[in-house]
Amino acid sequence: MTQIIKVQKGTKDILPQDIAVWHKMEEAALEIFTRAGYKEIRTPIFEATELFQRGVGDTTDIVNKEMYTFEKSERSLTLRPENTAGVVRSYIENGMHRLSAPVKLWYKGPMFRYERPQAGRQRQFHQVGVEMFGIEDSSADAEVILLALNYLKKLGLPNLSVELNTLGCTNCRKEFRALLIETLRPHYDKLCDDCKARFEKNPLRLLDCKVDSCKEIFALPEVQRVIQADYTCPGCSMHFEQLKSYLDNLGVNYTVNKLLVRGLDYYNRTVFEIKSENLGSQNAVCGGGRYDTLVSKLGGEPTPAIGWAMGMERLAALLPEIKDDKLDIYIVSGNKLEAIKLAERFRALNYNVDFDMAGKKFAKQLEKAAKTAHFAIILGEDEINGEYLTLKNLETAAQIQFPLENLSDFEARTYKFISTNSSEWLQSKHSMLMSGFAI
RNA sequence: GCGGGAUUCGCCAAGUGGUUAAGGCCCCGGAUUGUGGUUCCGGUAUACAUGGGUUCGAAUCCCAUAUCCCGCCCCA
Repeated sequence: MTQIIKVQKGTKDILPQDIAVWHKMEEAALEIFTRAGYKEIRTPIFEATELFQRGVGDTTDIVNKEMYTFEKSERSLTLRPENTAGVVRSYIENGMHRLSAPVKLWYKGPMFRYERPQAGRQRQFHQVGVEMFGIEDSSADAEVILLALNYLKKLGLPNLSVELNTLGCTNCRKEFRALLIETLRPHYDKLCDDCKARFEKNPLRLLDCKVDSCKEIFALPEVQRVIQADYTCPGCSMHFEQLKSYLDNLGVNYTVNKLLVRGLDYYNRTVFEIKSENLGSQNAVCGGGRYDTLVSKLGGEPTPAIGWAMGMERLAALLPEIKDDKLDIYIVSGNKLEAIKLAERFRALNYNVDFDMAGKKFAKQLEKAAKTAHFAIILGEDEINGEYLTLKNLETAAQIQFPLENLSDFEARTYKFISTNSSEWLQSKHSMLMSGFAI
């Protein structure tokens, strides 16, 4: 037998029985973001490799070891590992800086990172996210965080914790950076390879290195003194204080986590995460922050910006399973042509309708109807000859007949029957008799 | 990249060295050729992850590989 081809490591099929929760997340995104003035943008799944090297940062794990990169016609292309860089590219390329600020965009779609899969982490996963361009004031930070919480609330996940920190700006970090490099330089030889590589380019990232020998160095008193010092400049401190004030006044609960340093190079000032206790070790459901220098770094006009992304698989893991919706109507008939014609007529009236194509016997068709639909329409020889249909309520087993010629008032005239349950059946039967139908 | 656990039909699952590898669900059919969801009967499927090894004999013991799960790292 021919070898079957399996789904690739770290990727998953989203099967029909699981799709409802995805529709829910997507519909909630469209509704909540649209209501807040955000427009959806869809950018390509692959971009120039250089976009991510310059955008996400070439000292990050994402760029260094997690990208799916390939060559085509002497171009280096990469499957997007995240979508902020792509959205910023599109913002610049399409001259969106000329639109009146703020420009508010949202997106959803698959992302790709070559990592070891585990709970809450796949190689192809999905993110939904927002980006806001053009506002430096911390009201933008507050609105964006509030938007994330509103989205989670819409999904029925209101009890998640918000963690907040500020990274300062390039100016106020300059001094700290220089000081840190000088303090660590005597210990350079003892650092791990990752830290050595980041030493000049991005020394701040050394601080959350988990290698024991590095941690020992960072624990030295002279190093700790530098780390613990508050280095944020007055402008950045003010920005952070204002954000906290906005959040306090908006009734948003949060905790400040000084150790929250995100692994993407483009962040400055505000960074935040939203976490759940129910996700195991990959507990961040949402991560984001401000990236005021990214637009200019990618060749655009200097434009302040802020955004976040949520992992949709992680969201889905927190949401209850949703049962498949049943069909409205399953047509039971031995005559496929008449069944198709009738299905088409009911579909045009916005009913979800299916019928048997497998040529099953009457009893088997009805069995299938009972499993998959709320109502059966029986369209056998008697009905076709008599030009009527038999509508059967599959919960109550009650049946009525209805003329085939004109379905336009079907819903109005069968409303009582359709909405009834068995205890109301007598009443509905009475009203059916009054409106002239045979029972 | 580094640790730990797991893998028996589409799904769940018994079996821990000895004839043809239980059972349940799902699916299909019959009893009942125009009235279902209950019941009874029957059917389908190269199911012991893959490749080696030990043994008279392996789903069962050993080794390797793959995949999944749980951590580390990192991130959503």
